[in-house]
Amino acid sequence: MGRAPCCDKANVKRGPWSPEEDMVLKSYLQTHGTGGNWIALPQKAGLKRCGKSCRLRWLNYLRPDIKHGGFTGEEDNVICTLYNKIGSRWSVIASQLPGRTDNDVKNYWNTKLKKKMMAAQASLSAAAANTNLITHSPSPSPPPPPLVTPTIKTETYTCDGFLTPFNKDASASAPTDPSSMFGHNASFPMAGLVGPPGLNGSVNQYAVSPHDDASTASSSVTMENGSSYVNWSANGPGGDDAFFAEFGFESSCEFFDGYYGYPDPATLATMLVSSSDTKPQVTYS
DNA sequence: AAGTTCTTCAACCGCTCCTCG
DNA sequence: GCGAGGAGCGGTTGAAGAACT
Repeated sequence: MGRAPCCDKANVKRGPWSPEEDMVLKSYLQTHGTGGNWIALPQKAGLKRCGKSCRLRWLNYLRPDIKHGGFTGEEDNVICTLYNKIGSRWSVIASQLPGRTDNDVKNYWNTKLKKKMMAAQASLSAAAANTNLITHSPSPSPPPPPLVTPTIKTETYTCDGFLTPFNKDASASAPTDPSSMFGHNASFPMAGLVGPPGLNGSVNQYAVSPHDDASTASSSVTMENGSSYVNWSANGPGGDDAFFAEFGFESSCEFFDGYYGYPDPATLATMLVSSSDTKPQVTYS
């Protein structure tokens, strides 16, 4: 014997909600609240709907604080980071994104972000086969032509927003706000990233826009060995994922997922280099 | 212009979790 | 401690519109 259905399916309306139904539900909830019982709500409100359907409609669409429209790059990062950490616990992920629902996040992941990550994974496989400087995993197939051509240049730049190498503090707690990873960095040696022997390095990701929009973020990986100093960087939309893919990560999210142990911003601030410096830099042309 | 395929996302389904008697 | 029932969650579906041929 199966479980009793939550409502009489023969006498409830299904499918898309009409504007009139929306108005009735919204008006009822704003006046009376849920009363702690969604199952009984539709009857009280005069709706021929299942209580679960009413709940879903309210939570996913009618709630006043719902944010409709495209996801920002920063939200992408939060979703990727948390997905890598906890998997498809959409309600938990959505709770970190004000105004977003679990359904929204789930749909967005399934239709867009998942593909984006798969594309990044594909590109990393190709890229990993083509770099003899840094490799993540050996490729069984012959290396295809390089996707990017590194050129070495010497450039003077200030260290404003650029962090010096430091040692990861494994005892530090994870930031409560995942978006706060912007402006932070982490250092080698790091799991999953195999660098040239004898090199120490740092990784830095920061947003250049006033709104920490990851779509316009810059990322860089810096390695140094005495006087030798090499820097990889990526800028602009899509730059981050392709950039981290070069190092064997599916995305910047995957990278930072493993580095929630880095120090708090105040500690990082003390590590900022205040003076300008001149160092050889590798960029992608 | 018409037909087909792809993409998006609201909504449903069925399960587990939680609370209460 | 147990069972019933509601709440909440994640997977899946399908309609509608967009993009492509």
